[in-house]
Amino acid sequence: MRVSPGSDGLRIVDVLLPLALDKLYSYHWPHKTNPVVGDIVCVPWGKRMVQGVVWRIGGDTLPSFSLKHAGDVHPLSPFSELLVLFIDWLSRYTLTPRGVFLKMALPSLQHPPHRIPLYGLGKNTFIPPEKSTKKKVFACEKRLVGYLQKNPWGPREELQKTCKVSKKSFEMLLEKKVVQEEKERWNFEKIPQPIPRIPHLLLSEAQKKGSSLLSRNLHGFSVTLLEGVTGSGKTEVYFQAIFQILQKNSQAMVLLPEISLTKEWVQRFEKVFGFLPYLWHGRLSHQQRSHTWHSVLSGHARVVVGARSALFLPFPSLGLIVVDEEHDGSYKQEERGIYHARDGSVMRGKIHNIPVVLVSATPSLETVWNVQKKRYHHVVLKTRYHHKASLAPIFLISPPQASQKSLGKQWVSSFLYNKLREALQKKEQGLLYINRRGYAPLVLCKACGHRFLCPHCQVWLVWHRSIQRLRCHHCTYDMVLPSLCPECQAPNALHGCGPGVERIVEEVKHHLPHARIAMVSGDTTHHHQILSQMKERALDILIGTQLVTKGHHFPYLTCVGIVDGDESLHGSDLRACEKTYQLLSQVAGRAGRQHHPGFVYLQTHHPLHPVFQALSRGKTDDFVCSELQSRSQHNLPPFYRLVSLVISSAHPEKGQGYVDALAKHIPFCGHVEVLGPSPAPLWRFQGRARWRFLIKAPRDFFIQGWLKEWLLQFPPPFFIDQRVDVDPYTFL
DNA sequence: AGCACGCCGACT
DNA sequence: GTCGGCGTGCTC
Repeated sequence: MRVSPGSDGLRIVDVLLPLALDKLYSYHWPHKTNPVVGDIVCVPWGKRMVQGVVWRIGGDTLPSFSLKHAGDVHPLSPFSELLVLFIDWLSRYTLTPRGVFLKMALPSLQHPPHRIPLYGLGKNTFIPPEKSTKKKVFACEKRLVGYLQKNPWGPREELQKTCKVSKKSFEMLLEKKVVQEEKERWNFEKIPQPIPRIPHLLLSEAQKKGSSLLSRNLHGFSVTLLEGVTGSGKTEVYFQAIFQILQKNSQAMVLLPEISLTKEWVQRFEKVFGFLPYLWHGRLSHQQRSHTWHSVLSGHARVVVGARSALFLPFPSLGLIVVDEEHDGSYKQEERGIYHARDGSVMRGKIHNIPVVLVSATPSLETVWNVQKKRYHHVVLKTRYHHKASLAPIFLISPPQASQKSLGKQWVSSFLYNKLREALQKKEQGLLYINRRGYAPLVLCKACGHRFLCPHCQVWLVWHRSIQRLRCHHCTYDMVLPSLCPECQAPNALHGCGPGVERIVEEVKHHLPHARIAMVSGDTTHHHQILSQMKERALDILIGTQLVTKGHHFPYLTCVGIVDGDESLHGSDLRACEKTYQLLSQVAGRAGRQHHPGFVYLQTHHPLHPVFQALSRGKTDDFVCSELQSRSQHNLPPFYRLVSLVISSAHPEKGQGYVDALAKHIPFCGHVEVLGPSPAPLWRFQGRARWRFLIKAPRDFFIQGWLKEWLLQFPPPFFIDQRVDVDPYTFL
């Protein structure tokens, strides 16, 4: 497949570098073997050597300047041309330089060879060959192998020079020790097939039916939504699909939204397949990361389970992508390289011509809409795996009355306390959910009305009572709670408004003094221990934030209370209703997963709101219908495409000037509607002033082209940060 | 991302 | 008169 040299014998390659650049750089190809798209090469760049990837074979026209020579090539497999196509597509779609995504696909480059022990081996480690004895050569060999294991495709010519080994003996060493070993290690064909042990089953009738439906869509590209209530055993159903893909000698990739979920998932996987999947997420050590990455590239890794960044792994023979908890917001990466891993998965599947399975109990509206439009297949599991366990009914209850609140400062209603007591009497457990960290989300002075705001972000500071500090939840700002009001010096006038988890814990301790209570939130540690205590019934009541909602199975939990169902409905988020629905369904799904029926009590001021009506009646379809209708009326996603353009600057006046210039030159286009510029909802963030444009266009209009044309006229000066977010999920 | 070039403030 | 701060432009 290697391209033969041009008629003049000149070979030129265009290389993409893993830096925040979109540009390709051209080099002469001095090697005997011909270059291939995807070859990983070291190239001289400025004063340094950098690793990059051959992005295309150039050479049609010679540039006016003289080209440098490409350096060493990764001795083994180049990565697949399909990944090149995928990165090209994703960067066009997200308006992000290609190098940003290449960096995610080449994680071992976090320690580029010019930094790693190229010299760190010690300049005198290698003995000049003329003086060497056999023993010394052996030591030399050992060092070399050690180096190459750490850094398998480092710049070898330089290594050889630095080590003062003659070229011949260097090559001998390489050939003898390393290449052989590596070839064996990396040879895809020779790797023994793991033998999956699927206990057929253990599968319920519904699961069997689901997996046979799913298996029909496993040839070529397709997208299937696998939908099923919590506890219906969706995981085992897509395990069957993975099994089929493994039989075809292909690789499978499973995305999970959070690392905390992987442990349980891996255990389940091993139980079924009898071997461990490879892991991929941001918190791997450099070594683990490098190991998984190489195993993927060599084909050794048959199944990889990972967070969103696994999307960029260099699979040579990818056969299936599964996106579990498809609706989860954490699939959207919000920093340096903004992309949505679910949408990216669908496109990667399309490019590889392989099936994609989206899995969820509460699928996103985008996905549901695609099912309705017959673009995606749909497989539904309607019943829970343990047939005795039915979904817990949700009751809407009113929060404590205002008078009750001012007297006793109560946030959980007496009705809910009674239900909790009943559960505890039956030796069952309770869960209270409130998605707010800290003790109180706002502190104000009763004397003068002073509110504590973050000086960098201008948002309320949250009172963390256990440590007596005020903290900003958007940045790291943190201060001691003063005893006097800083504005009017009034003593004892500072007052915490509204509840957070800490406050609920305090209240529950007061009302149910004999209950064993624990709290889990973003500020607490050893969650794992607390959650297993809960599973083993060493606790009576668990109080927590979002952290407790995902993936955990508490067999004796029967009473779930949602302290403030309304909280996530507020705000400027167009998906607020959808998110509330998904979040609360997930919380509700914690109850009654085994033999004891569960009940969910939801405190709300708006019992007639469509979200709560749908939740309490179990009518997901009604909610989806009304929400889709309202999105369509307002020209919102999934019917329209949004782009958010946020400009920020540490110099408000200079920033304003830039924003005004942008606003004056919005190119006219009948399809595009531009809202703004207006101060962004978080108008001061980490000490920077922020403005936002919101751009709306029909989905079939290539908004990226239009945007590029506009923004290229205004390259941001250094004091301006420009952030383009195609399909935004957060509206800060 | 780095690295050097270049243009203004506090010093031997 | 220089040393050095970092703004800014380039890397095949």
